[in-house]
Amino acid sequence: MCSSVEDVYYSFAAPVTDDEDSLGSLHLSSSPSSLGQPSSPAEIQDQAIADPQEKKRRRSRCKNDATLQVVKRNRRVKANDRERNRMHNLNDALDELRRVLPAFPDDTKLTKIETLRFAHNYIWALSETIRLADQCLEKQRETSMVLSGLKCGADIRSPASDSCSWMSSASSSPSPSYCPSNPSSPATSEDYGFVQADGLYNYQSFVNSIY
DNA sequence: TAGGCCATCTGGTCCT
DNA sequence: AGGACCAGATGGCCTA
Repeated sequence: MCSSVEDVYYSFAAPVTDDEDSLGSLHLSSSPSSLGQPSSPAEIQDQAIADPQEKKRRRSRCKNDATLQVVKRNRRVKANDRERNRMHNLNDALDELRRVLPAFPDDTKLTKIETLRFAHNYIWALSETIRLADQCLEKQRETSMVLSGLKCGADIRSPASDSCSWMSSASSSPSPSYCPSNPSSPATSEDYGFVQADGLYNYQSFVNSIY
């Protein structure tokens, strides 16, 4: 057990990787003397103490510090691994999102921020399309009622309108913080400048293809 | 070569 | 205590 601790300590003390190097500098910055590690010639000389008990105490303290650092290092490595996986999952989700979005003609891969902005605008465009379709249906119904001589058209709600009312309300303000004033644009700030034009173009061509 | 994008590491904070 | 999440730092790669 003691030998394994020593092995770990020596392997840790040896300059191996950038990570361990940075960790070493990190620990140096956190007052190594307070950790009991000999960092100065005076402290190293302190180790040449005649008292065997004191010698023993110091040695075990060093081992404890070494194991502590190894434990910290292992925790860091595990945390790095988790963080890497987390970012990979995030990137996978972004790829999924890219796949369901309309592709650009030049087939260039959208960056992360472009993907998110375009998705936002695309959802808005689809919602707007549904809203316009609802309006169109409503008008057709009213027209047919007028033509047939009925007068209760105003009281009749279309099932489609009801079933999609959340969409209509959502589309009239799909994201209040983004689209408070201008219904022709899902975004108000220059944050959405890039996709705004493209989103609008896609929306209009989309609507044109329907009507 | 500057600037943009990205991956990774890292320490801090919050939550379970 | 350990994991998730976050933001800052850093370095590599690519493009105009």
